[in-house]
Amino acid sequence: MVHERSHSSEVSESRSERKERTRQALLNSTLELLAEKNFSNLSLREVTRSAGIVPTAFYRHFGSMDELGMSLVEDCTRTLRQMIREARRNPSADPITGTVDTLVKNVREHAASFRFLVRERYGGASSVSRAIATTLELFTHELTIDLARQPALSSFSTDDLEMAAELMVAAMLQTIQDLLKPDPRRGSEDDVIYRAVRQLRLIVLGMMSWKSPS
Amino acid sequence: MVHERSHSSEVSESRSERKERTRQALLNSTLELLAEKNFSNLSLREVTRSAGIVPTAFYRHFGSMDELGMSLVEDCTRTLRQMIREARRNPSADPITGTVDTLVKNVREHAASFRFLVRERYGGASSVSRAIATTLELFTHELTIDLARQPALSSFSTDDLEMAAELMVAAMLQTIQDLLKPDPRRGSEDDVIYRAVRQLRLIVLGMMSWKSPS
DNA sequence: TGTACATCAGTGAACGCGCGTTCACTGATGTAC
DNA sequence: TGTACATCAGTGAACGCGCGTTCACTGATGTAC
Repeated sequence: MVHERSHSSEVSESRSERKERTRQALLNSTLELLAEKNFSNLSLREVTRSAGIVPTAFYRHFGSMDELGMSLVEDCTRTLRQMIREARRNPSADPITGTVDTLVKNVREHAASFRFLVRERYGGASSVSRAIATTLELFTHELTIDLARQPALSSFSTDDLEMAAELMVAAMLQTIQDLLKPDPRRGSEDDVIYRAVRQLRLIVLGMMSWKSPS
Repeated sequence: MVHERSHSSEVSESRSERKERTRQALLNSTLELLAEKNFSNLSLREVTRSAGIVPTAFYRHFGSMDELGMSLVEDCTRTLRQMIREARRNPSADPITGTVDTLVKNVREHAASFRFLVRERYGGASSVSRAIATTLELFTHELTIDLARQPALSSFSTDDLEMAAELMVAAMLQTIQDLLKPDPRRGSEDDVIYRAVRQLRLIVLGMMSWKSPS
């Protein structure tokens, strides 16, 4: 970090603005580095190198790599929660294609965040994976509530609705994985989207018959 | 490793038997250590320490930790393939509860192996996660074939059958996760099993209505 | 307004540590005669 | 059968390296008067 006075026409940042910018650089660098490797394999020195500061300056922003990890989880789960809210806010004519569209759009826009969530969901530190699990439970819970509102599903017990919501979330998580890793064996992006839509439709069809074939 | 002549009534092992025993000790130690952390965070020295040999002796068995990792993947995916064969071999009256029972039994018996597969499926090295993905594709493929044999599903395209098989595999993977990590929020083992059965039933119900409500 | 002092993000040298890997070795096991 | 030699799993010292963390520091920014 060069300490220079405002040059040309720029207005100089305040100290706290500079600090915040460095903090964001650390978080962004970490997220980029996570495309290549695990969070737990990432060293403090790699992160600071990539962010353009000296290793010791790291401690001006985070007490440890774990602390940075928790901030990252917070940011990424916020992204996920925003997506959930976005999906709920726009009830389209066809809720299934609407939901999948929102999913695809958000995964495209925040690929690194979703990659982080998916990667660290299991492999990572327990605090990180617990935080991710909690947000996914929130997702399932919201979805359960949405399902409960459907008049056609009034015969469902809460437990059964939750079970179905979990299945939907599992399908969407698989879709996120497929969107993130362009694997020729898993087909093109269009294939992935089409598969996701059919899987959700299949689940909905199953729910229509659930306990109802009197 | 103490080099001692056969003592008491034991018959001394041959050199190759000793070597194989050490190799297995390395693999087993690694699998145990993986309950605590990632494979990529595991050091060669930790593994040899836990197996009771000196670090340099490691190279008598594997060229690198990566090579040991691939052996581990081979062993664990073999376990998974055996489970698949076991499930296919015993077609019970109710295929769903039969499959879930086989799954639960195998996860109980080979918990460390399944934990490894689940943990390294994404977080890990690309060679490891690719090998796991391939075995899971095999699983899906076998299941697709089983579904294709059902007369009731004759109207399904191969693509649709595969889509449904993937959904079933996703549900079973989620079940494996839940069985491995006893999370009070996810309910008791019985709850997990009951949920898995209902999810598979829901999918089957969906398939019954698929394209058929003429 | 200018001056004197406090704050604090970032610096750079230094540290001890566990790591992967090399190397020459040891001594029990295996083999040829 | 016994003897002489080869094999090779495991040893232990040593190496250079990147790591996290400490410390005293610098100098621009912020604040009080």
